[in-house]
Amino acid sequence: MTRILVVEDNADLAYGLRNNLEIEGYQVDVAEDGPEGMAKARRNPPDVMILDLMLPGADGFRVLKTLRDEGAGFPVLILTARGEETDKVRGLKLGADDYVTKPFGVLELLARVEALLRRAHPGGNGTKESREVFRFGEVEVDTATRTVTKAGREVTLAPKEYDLLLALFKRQGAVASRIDLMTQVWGYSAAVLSRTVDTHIAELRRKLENGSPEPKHILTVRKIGYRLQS
Amino acid sequence: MTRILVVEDNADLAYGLRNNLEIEGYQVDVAEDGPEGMAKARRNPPDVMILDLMLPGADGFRVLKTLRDEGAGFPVLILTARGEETDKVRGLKLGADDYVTKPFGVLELLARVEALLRRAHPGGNGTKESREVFRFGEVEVDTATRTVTKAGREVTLAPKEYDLLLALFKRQGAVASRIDLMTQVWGYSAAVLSRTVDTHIAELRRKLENGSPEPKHILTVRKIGYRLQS
DNA sequence: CGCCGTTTGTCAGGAACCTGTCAACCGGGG
DNA sequence: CCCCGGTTGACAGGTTCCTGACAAACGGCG
Repeated sequence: MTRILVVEDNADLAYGLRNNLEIEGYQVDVAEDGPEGMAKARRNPPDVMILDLMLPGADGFRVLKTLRDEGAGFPVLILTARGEETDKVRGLKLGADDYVTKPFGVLELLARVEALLRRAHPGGNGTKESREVFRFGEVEVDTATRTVTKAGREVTLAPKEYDLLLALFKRQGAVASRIDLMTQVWGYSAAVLSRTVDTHIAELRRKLENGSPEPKHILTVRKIGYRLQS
Repeated sequence: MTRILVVEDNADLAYGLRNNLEIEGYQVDVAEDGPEGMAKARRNPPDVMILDLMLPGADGFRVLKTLRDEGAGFPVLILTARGEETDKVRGLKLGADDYVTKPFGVLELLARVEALLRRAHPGGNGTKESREVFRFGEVEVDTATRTVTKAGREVTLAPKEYDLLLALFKRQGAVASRIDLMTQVWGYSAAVLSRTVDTHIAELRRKLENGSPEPKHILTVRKIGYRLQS
């Protein structure tokens, strides 16, 4: 089984990540600071390491550099704060393989992790199985290119909109509560009493259902949430 | 076996929860206040924790925060009073995974618990086995989509109507008293002197039995309540 | 068989609730 | 500086819920 080491001091975030990664079938280990992260990585090298650059004690840079100097070869995905351009650069120079800026959607992170794994283990059937196309009505979604078309014509979705659509699809038609959608698309500890989910749903309907007052595919389930009807 | 820890100071409610959860096949442990809840959660981490936010002594918030800070990863479902909007937000921000507002129907709670377990233990066949369909006469109920069809044609039920139908179904044909239905669907244990249950039954009959004066499936048991005949 | 108290069915109105929609705001990036 | 995506709260419209009053049905009993 694929193992992922998350080095993240924020307990909430770490919890959310573990949750979502485990749902995807990964075995997850969490370290709360730099030293612990290094120790765990040495004792039992993971397939992928997710590393927050802002850590108490030894910071993420040092962890990364030290491990690479020791010859650790697993791919490392770093988490940076928004706008810390230099962090990304420095991280990549020190041997990180990719980066995600906070705050980020879980689906985005998962996509990156999968990409890293595919790169690292090209032996299997890497790129092939990840090219998945699904459709409903006259809408077609290509997960490889993150492209959506309606009746053959391309529709541009904002990142959150795309992620939300994907989250709905993953339910295979079953209802998804707002909280489920929140944790899947937005990640951790999201307050669900705002109209955030609904607003994005409305946008999806506008773009994919002609804004019809009676959507045929993106359906409301009163008191619960939404579901996608193929 | 799946273990659930209920932290609830109201003895009646705690007893009711234990009862219902045990019927569903869970192993239940109850703590009557915050400290006891924390102790039990530490000694023996449950698969799901149900936590009342209004507790004597250390309140639920502190319990939740402390456990999360210690790295506890099990899903937590919080119980909040109606209208305490801020409680929900705070709870979710502290790492709760879902919330239910009091008063709540047992069925609703059970559904939430199952959802949490499904998220946490994706090992099995997550979404698949939850797709359950039952039928009686020409009516078909799909619990995954919360969809009801009669003779192939979709019938839209209001949330309470759907819940009530589900409660009847779970009795497997045995009678359910009005009080039973009340506590299962509405969460009130109060004596039933209003026509609430009857009204909803009438609506179900109208939608699913053509409003016939002689229902064939949703039957009245005089002096007791109702039962569902497949 | 008819009476009577009790139980259930039905109905309608208003309260409470939920979702769709919008406009304002915020922060980042060009 | 403006634009864009994302988020939020306010608001409106519609739905759903609940309740109490009344009618109908039932069952026991004289």
